[in-house]
Amino acid sequence: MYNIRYVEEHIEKLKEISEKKGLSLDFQEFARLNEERKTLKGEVDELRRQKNEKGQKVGELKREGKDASHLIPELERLKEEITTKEKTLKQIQKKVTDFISWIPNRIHHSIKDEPVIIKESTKIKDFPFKPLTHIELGKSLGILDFECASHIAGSNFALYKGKGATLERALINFMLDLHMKRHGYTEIFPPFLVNEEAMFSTGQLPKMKDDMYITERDGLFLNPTAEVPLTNILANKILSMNSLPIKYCAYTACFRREAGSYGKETKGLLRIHQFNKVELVNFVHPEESYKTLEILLTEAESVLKLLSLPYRVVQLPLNDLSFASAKTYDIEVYAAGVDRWLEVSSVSNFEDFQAKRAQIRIKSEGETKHIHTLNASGVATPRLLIALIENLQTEKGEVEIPEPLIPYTGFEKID
RNA sequence: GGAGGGAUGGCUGAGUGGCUAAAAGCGCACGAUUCGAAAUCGUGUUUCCGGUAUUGCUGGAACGGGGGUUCGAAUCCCUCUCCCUCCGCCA
Repeated sequence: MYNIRYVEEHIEKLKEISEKKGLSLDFQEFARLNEERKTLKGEVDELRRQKNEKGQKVGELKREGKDASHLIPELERLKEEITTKEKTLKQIQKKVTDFISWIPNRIHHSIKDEPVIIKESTKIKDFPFKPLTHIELGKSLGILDFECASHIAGSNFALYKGKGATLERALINFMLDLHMKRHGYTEIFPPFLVNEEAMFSTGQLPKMKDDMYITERDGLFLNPTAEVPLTNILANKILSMNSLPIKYCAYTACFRREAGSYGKETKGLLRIHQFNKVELVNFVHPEESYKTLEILLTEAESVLKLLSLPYRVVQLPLNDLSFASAKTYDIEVYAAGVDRWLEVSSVSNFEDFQAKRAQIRIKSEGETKHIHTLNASGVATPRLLIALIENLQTEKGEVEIPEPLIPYTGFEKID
């Protein structure tokens, strides 16, 4: 969320960023409204000044035991005029701040027009047979039942069963332990439902509203990512310099309507309305954030490394960059059955964008300033599970559980 | 769901109608002292908006959110949110 004066002084620059991120915002209209706002603000302030001055006089006269009634009509008139003008001013002010809330975050200078593959891990292993998809394996092994899920909830929901459900749970616990014990995260178990303010702070609102599930009675949002509750833990706080960095990780179920997506992109576990994800959020000093971004990337990557899954890291191009992000790496895992690279993690630096919306600050050398926030999926399970069962399937149609996961599953293969 | 108590600056906490942007303490910043530090002393220390000008002056607004009473509200009334206590219900 930009400061109004900053917007006023950087219209061209912000217009350019908005366009690059695919938003056509009417900055001319903004400039017009803002001028109107300033004029009206001046008028209202002047009327208030007069009113305060006269009101004070009434007080003085009354204290001296004198009559002040001759001043009242003028005060009534001023009051009325202020009320009217202020109502208009408030409307304009709201329009202006609404407009500003739609301006996306700035873009880091390293961002290119095309995706850049930063690194590619182990090569994809050759199968001596045609690997099956997770949908086929899920059915034959009895561990995934999409038909059943759609009867209970609707299309594009998943139901995990037996060893499938256990494997899902094992993955979550494995990842949480990894980040907590090896990467120094504080584990959090937050609410899955969040309020509108929280959604606004992290930048999901206003832009992504159509993609959210909202509860009817209370107007609460089903969180689309643990980034929302985690980042909001520190909303409206002023932190001391030495409390940074703060690293929170959490598992939550994530809920997304995925409005507008359909077809084979959504088959099986590829894109579902409810999924599980372990999320990492970092709160850092502004000067540290790009260094932290690289660390976060390696922390997220380590999940795939430990499970020996083939993956690559892509630096997102301009037109894929999200509303709130200044720079993002995607981690994609290869899945042999569907023969595709699947996004399992987004690693982003939001710089001070979310911190400004959420008012997360530090006091440093007597001055308060906004910190930087970053997050990474560490990682999302549906596609991780796809990669796992598709890449580790045997010719007999069984799935071998990788070594580090066995203590969590309690079994070595799914058959 | 019912009854009561509460929400004030980075923190603790005073303040029941104008003299309060807000006491006091803590913290923090700068300076003095010191070889240096601690202690001590001094000064400063909320944010946003407008005007003017530039590191200042000036006007307005904000004491959980919204509304009301009043010439005038941190202070009185209503309402919402959150926290605490008690009762009820419940996994």
